[in-house]
Amino acid sequence: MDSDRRRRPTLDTVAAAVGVSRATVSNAYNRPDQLSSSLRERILETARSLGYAGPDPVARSLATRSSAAVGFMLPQGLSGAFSDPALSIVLDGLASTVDGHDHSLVLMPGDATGGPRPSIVSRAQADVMVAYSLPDSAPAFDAVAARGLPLVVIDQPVLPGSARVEVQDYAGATSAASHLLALGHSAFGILTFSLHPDGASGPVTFERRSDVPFRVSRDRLGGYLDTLEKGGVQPDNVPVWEARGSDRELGRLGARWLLTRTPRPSALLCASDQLAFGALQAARDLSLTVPRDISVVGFDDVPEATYSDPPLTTVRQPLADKGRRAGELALKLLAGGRPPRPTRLDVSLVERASTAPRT
Amino acid sequence: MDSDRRRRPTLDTVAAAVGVSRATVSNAYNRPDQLSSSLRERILETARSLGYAGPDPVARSLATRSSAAVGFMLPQGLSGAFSDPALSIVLDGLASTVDGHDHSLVLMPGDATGGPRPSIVSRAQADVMVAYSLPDSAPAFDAVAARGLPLVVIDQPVLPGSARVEVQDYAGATSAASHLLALGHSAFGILTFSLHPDGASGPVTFERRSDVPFRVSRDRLGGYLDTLEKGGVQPDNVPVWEARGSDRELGRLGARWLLTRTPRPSALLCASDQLAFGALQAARDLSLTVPRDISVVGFDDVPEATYSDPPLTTVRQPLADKGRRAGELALKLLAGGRPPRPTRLDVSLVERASTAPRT
DNA sequence: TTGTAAGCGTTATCAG
DNA sequence: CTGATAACGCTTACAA
Repeated sequence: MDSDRRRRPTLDTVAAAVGVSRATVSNAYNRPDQLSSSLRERILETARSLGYAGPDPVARSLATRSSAAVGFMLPQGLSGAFSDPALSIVLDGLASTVDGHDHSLVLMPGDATGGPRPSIVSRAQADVMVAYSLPDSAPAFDAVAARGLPLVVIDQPVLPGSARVEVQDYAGATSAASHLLALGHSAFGILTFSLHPDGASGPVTFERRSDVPFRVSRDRLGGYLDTLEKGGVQPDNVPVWEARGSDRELGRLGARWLLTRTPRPSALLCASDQLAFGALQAARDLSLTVPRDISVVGFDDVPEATYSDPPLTTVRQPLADKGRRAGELALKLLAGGRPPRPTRLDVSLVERASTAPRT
Repeated sequence: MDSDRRRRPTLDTVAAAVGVSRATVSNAYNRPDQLSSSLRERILETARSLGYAGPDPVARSLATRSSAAVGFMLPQGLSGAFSDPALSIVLDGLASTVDGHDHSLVLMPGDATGGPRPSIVSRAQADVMVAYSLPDSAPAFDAVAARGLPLVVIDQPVLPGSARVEVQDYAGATSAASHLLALGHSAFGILTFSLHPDGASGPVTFERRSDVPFRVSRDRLGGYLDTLEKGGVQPDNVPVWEARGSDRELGRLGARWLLTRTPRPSALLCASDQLAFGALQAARDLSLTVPRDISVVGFDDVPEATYSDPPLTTVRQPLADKGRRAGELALKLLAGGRPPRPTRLDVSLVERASTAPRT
């Protein structure tokens, strides 16, 4: 059962074998310039033959008070989260940034509370945390604060002392809605992802529209609704469907509902491209032609938006930059920097072929 | 710059404040039964007021020689990896399993070598590693071995001392190809993902078909080709396209090429559902109707296969189980267990509407 | 260029 | 139920 429990070699083992002190062996790994290269070679060689794989990461972390890892907190489980390519792109930007600095990434999936459990956060070996689109009052935030860890927040509002990177969601939503209004549309439907972290899907009741803890959902939905209202469309008359995630199939489901209302919307505003792709699908299912019969606009501008059928009119946000920027901020906080003023990334409407004047 | 550098409280700080020994405070957190609940309450209360967030994870790890984390090694960067929902599902199964045991997940993205850099692996704070579909001789494996960490391998062949979970890829591919043969097809095209970790995309030359280091690609491609040959189809006459990832758009690209060969294939064998969805798209682009003009079969059976247009005939593999099983194995190795005999998960052909008899 | 010694914050063993 | 004391494996002044 512990046949391989024969003690693994340590710095001391190697030091003893070579006949030098432990500090010297440590230097061989961490400060090559502190010893003759011949000695260093000899040390490394001996280490290899002893089966010593280099300084133990945990012990090193304890001594340096740094674990060289950034924690990434998600609002939900992995499979839900990754059904949206937007997250993958952000995470990739983040990963490549921290990876380039020899830091690793600790993933903390969320549960029904809309974020990782506090116990997970308290025990995570990371020296900076990145929160991705967590709901406003996720318990995970308290755990981070209790540990005094630096925090960078993506897509969430002010949290004292944290660094932030955010996107002009409200403005983006506004431009999308204005675009449709300018095309002459007056019957709308809105497809949004989670408003509350309870995993509900369905038509959105009026109460559910208030106190939305997900800032992104709040801003996009608010931007759509406010703009429509300014354009003379009664928000109460706009059907809204909430999907439990940003997922194509969920979008298809919701869009089917929206497109079977009476009167039928001539334009659909979607909170993400994935949802919009689902809407495209739903339209096909109902033998409606986009954009002739109905216009669809998305949000994000993921790569597929260029290739979809038809190519999607959408609000572009710089996803990879978002991740990279979050990575840089994390690294900066790690280096002892103060949180700089929030990075606000721009969005812009990209007009493709899924929208057309109302006929 | 270090205004918050005022030393964080430690076990000793709390112990002193309460007037007990450090061990007692430790017990308050780790062995509630070892002290009176009133004392425990008092300790926890004081800790809270002192801003002590509980035992430091790193120090705890050093003392217990366990970091309560499992490392997950990927063959490529995150964005590439996550464009395939199959990975998300596997990872979710893994995450929920280890999460349930209060372990966290350390992600190690790969680079051009087809796996994470050895330096990353050497320093990762994890006490068991899971390799996901790495190429046969990834340098990452050496790093794992050097550290003497237990290893569980998903979708890769024998590595001495490691636990394995794998899927009957060859058999699955065989059944897919047989199905098409039985339908009377004789002109085929094959769409595969990476054969070699060099990120190349394009028609597959003959040399490239040998010494394929990715077992999954090797088995699926081999299963297709061998079966076709047994069915009387000359493998040399079967065009094969290699996509650099399992991604819908890359599949569309490859399928476009395959579908414009002369003679045009009447059936496409795809190494994954994502690739197959791309093929469906490509067929539409070329005004071909599936399955009337061409039959398409995928591999994986991701949820979307049920809903695609048309629903996809594909080889089902139990993705979530794969992840869960890997998680259980990791936990078992962690507990000191010996690697059990490999878990082999079954596959089965699911016939939907993307295949039809040759007309 | 190399060695000494003092931490880093815990857990664990074993008396009391 | 509580408390010394010894690990855990390493980094890092500082001294030689």
